[in-house]
Amino acid sequence: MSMAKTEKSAAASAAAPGDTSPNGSAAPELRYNPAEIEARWAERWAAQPDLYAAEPHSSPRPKYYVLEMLPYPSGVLHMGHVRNYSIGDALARYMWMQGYNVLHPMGWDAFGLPAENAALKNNTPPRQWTLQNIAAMKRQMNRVGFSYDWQTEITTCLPDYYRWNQWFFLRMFERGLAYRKKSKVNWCPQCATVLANEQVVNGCCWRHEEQTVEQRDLEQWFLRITNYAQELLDDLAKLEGWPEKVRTMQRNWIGRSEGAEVAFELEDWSAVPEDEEKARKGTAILPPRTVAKGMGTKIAVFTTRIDTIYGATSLQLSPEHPIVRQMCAMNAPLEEAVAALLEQQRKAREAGDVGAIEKHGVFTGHYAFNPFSGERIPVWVGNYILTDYGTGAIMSVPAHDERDYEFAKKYDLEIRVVVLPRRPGDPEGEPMLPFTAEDSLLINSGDFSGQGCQEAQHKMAAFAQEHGFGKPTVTFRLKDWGISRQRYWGTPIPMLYCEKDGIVPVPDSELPVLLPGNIEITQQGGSPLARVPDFVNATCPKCGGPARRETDTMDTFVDSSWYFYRYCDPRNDRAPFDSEKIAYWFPIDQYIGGVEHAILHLIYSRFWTKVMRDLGLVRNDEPVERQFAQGMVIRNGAKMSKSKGNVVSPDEMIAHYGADATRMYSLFAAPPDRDLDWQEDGVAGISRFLARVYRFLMKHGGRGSEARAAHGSAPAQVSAATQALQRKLHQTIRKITQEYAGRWHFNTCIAAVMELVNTLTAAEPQIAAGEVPDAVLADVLRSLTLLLAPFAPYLAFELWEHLGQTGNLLRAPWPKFDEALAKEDQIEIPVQINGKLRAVICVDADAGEDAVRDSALASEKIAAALAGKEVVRLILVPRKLINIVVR
RNA sequence: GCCCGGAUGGCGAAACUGGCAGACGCAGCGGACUUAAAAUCCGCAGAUCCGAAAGGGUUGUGGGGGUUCGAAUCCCCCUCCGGGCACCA
Repeated sequence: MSMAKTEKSAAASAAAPGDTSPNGSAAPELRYNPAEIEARWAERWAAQPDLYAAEPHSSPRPKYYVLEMLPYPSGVLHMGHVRNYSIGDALARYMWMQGYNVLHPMGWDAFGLPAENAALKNNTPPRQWTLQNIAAMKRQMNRVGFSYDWQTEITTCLPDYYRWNQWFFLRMFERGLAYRKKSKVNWCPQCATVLANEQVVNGCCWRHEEQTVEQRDLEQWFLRITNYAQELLDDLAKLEGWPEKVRTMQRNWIGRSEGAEVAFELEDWSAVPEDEEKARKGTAILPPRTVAKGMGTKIAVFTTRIDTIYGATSLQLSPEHPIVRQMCAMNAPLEEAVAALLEQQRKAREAGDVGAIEKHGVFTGHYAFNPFSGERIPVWVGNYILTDYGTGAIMSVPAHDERDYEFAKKYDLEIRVVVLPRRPGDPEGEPMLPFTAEDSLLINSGDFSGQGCQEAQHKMAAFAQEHGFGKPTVTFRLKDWGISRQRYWGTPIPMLYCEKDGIVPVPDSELPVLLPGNIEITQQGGSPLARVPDFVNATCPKCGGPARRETDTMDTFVDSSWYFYRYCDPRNDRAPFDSEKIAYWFPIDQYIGGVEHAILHLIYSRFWTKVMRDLGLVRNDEPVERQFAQGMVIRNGAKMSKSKGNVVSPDEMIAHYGADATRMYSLFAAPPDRDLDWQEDGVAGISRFLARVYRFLMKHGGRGSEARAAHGSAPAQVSAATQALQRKLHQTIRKITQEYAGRWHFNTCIAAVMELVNTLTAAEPQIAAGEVPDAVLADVLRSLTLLLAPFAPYLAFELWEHLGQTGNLLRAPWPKFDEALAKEDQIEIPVQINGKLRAVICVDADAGEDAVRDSALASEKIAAALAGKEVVRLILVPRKLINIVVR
């Protein structure tokens, strides 16, 4: 039989993947047909529900919990999902092969607004719409071949999940961690609901980028995340396996500021305001401690620069400060002016640039006393003073704060320097105001003059505390988490309102509070549940009288704050989970998702874990050991979106090139933490590569498998081709194994596999000539299949079987590399003269320095280049290079 | 304004600790096979200059300076792009 001829005709007839043109002369065994292979394996995998199941927590294997962020079931898988899950899947498969007991679950973040919008649009009930989408996306995920254990699947919109949201809420309520208060809330008219601070982006709704968020006063439920602000901040230091970027973002979000609170006493209410012009300048120093003139009303300010308090020349209050309200009540012109300031604030917020608001203010006509100096200073209202940070009031120190300086210039307020406007050692000169640096000395500051700023900060705060008008304090930017949503498709908040007993929690025995099924979704504002009498009308568990149910539902971020615990015990109907199972699986070893969740989801999750720990449910302080933020998938330089028309559908890619090529390209095109520019030609390239591998194994795999029995009895004398092949194999295994342990640069792993295949195909003549022992060939092909398995599982399973392997590929041990076999025996050493490459010499890998030097100097090119030059110095870096410095 | 990233051929990228810049792939060019095309296989390939060629020179990692025998990599300054925060007192 003419082997060459067979090969030729087969190669000639190999069709492109997706090429549907009939080709009668095809040799089917040599043609890579991903559609056929993948369909066959998908069917086989589907028939094995335990294929990806984790072993119980009694397993002797070390555990590994790898998790990808659960998706919202929009109905279509997009490329970002494919990339995210391909990373997790490669890792899960690798860890299985490394012998770990792997938990690799998937679920659905299934509550949320789109279901209600879809209901309005298509007249489909949210539940039905959501469950249909889940089915569709699950089908797509299985088509890609992700290794999820569907037996642990969770769906947050089903009562067996959300009842535990309610249960947790009740536990928090019992501990005062859930409370109700009236507050100004962010309201999105399009969503017709409240948004958390975290969901407001540039003053607009996170879902409706064009929609300005309004402010409304509503009674809302809050979770006291601020109780954990300090711990959330402190524990960031422990999260060494998290991207620095994510930790920084959280640190900024928590926004801890150390400073002091100081109370300024208001001058007697009844004092007649002087005329405004005079008032502005009214900073005449009164005798110290003229508190007799005070009236007992105090205005607390928060400052990080108490050391500059002798330079305070006015107080600035937020337009919404309670005292301002009182002042306005007896002063109509002031009320009008304050209303104007409020309006400016509102407009700025709606324009999304609170930071750029033009500063305006108004003098209230009142004065307050500086508790340190006793000085009488005017009280103003400023539109740049935030209501909900600190105390909503500040002391204005124009000389040492940029904002205060700007304001004082505009309104001609006194600017008094109390910090030497230069550092020790700086040349004297005109002060550059405002001077905000803290590494200087106080002046004009009573007994504190001459002290360093930072020293004075501590001493002055302590002084204030001793004398009862202040104290050191810490302020956080983080605010409590408002979770009430005036929506239907969410977890009902398990609370009742009884006329007699007030706010009453639903007893545990009555959980879950079920979301009613038949409800008409309309565009009216307010909670849809309020329009369902059967839902609203309830009985008070305390008095048995009539009660009204809470009709708001929970923010969906509640659902995703603890879902990963439920995967460990998904069907438990007595508790959210068995704590022993959690103790085994937690913390999550590796969490993978988009950086867009760096703040919201990841901070809520950390908070929830700490609450659960304090409830005695879990022992871990943090949910996630290592976090990975993958880059976005973009195309033509922009994020994929319908409006830009640059969306690539995974379905189309898979139909054309196969799932293996699609997911492998998503790992090859860029390192996983960087943005990935999708180029379809690249997918075609991967597909070609897989076809090469397939063809090679179809041709030579059989021979290798027959020789398995002879494995280990390789001849003592190996050919150069054999040695080169083995060397490349072991270098590749080493490289890839190191990447998994380190940076996860799967792009270079795949490149390494390509190089291995290039080496293999280059050696094809020698292999065909029998110069490579079958045992070696079998080892190479077997290892190649294993290396490929995490990236292209369908093809790997197919090849595994073709190689005659009978064990489960998923649990086949990851190949081990042998340093001795990976070692090069000859290495190339670049030789530079004055840092410029002049020659490359080839030496024995273990040649001594003298031998290498001699060899370099003996090189013709080097000898020629050195002629007539004086060698000043010779640098030899073993195994790296030689640099000869000449004159 | 502040805090993170990033910038390397025509393109995606590689070079992990300062040591041959451009691995691997895409697109391209040349060749083999073919009646032809596709597919496949082999080869070339940063730019520029000299040379018929073999080969060689110069230059080159956003820009400018510096440290070093040697810099994509370290230091200083600047530009541009992406992201986060933003009157947080």
